[in-house]
Amino acid sequence: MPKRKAPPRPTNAELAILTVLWRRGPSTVRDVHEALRDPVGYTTVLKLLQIMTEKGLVTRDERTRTHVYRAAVSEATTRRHLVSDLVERAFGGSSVALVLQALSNTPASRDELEQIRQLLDQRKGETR
Amino acid sequence: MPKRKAPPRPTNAELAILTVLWRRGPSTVRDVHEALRDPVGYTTVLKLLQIMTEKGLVTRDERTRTHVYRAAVSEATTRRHLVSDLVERAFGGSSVALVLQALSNTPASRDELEQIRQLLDQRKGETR
DNA sequence: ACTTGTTTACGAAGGGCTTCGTATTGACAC
DNA sequence: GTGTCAATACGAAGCCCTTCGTAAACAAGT
Repeated sequence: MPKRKAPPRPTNAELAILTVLWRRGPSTVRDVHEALRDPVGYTTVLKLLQIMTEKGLVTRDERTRTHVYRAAVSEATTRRHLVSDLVERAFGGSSVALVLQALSNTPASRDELEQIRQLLDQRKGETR
Repeated sequence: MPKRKAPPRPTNAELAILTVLWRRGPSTVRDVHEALRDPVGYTTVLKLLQIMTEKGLVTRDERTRTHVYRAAVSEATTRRHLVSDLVERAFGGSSVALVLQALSNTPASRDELEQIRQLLDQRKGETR
């Protein structure tokens, strides 16, 4: 049984496409093309989806003439990987350093702050 | 008076070099070359530093025969930009979403959690 | 069968990043 | 000056990402 290797991190353009697939669900090239924020040629989207299929980032249903693409990686795990990478590359491996940075960056609403606080409470007991 | 454009985001290899400069302070090519974690050719480091000089990421003191390089961008602002970019690309612009992701990812020590809590308290009053 | 419009397939260009080999320059000792 | 050693400068290769043009395949009508 062939064990598949984990798909690589999506590049920028690929991430934009994945985002569309995560929002819309299974989509055709045309769907994706029209949903993309910054306009790009139709065949560009097609090419990217072909490459992403090879990479294992999406799967393709070829039963119909017009192929239908699905995201093969979840938004959550992708985000997790991207965060991990950034933490490694720029924050010396410290997630907390990144958290502090992100919190300093941005205004947050009261609700959001409360959301974070809850997560914090939830992890209160952990030691390391 | 010529107004300089903001230097671009450092690439991966550039970030590794900047990290060395941030840790060591002003350094020669040789210094950087020896301090780098994953080994890479001497001239590779030299070339990168030359490019980074053009980009405005570092400055170069040529008064001595052996040039001395200094980081021209701070670690803090670089981190800020990198976080902003990731937030835009992968978190729909929501820093808080990234914070939650990062917190879920990683085990954090009690001290660290406390650190975050303090920052949270500090921003308690803010509305948006 | 032919035409028209849509879709996929393919190839290639352009640009950026990373790498390094080779050439040049400079300093210092002999 | 000549030789030697270390440093810088230059150029180019290899790879990946992004983009798109063009060709080929297909479907549906006329």
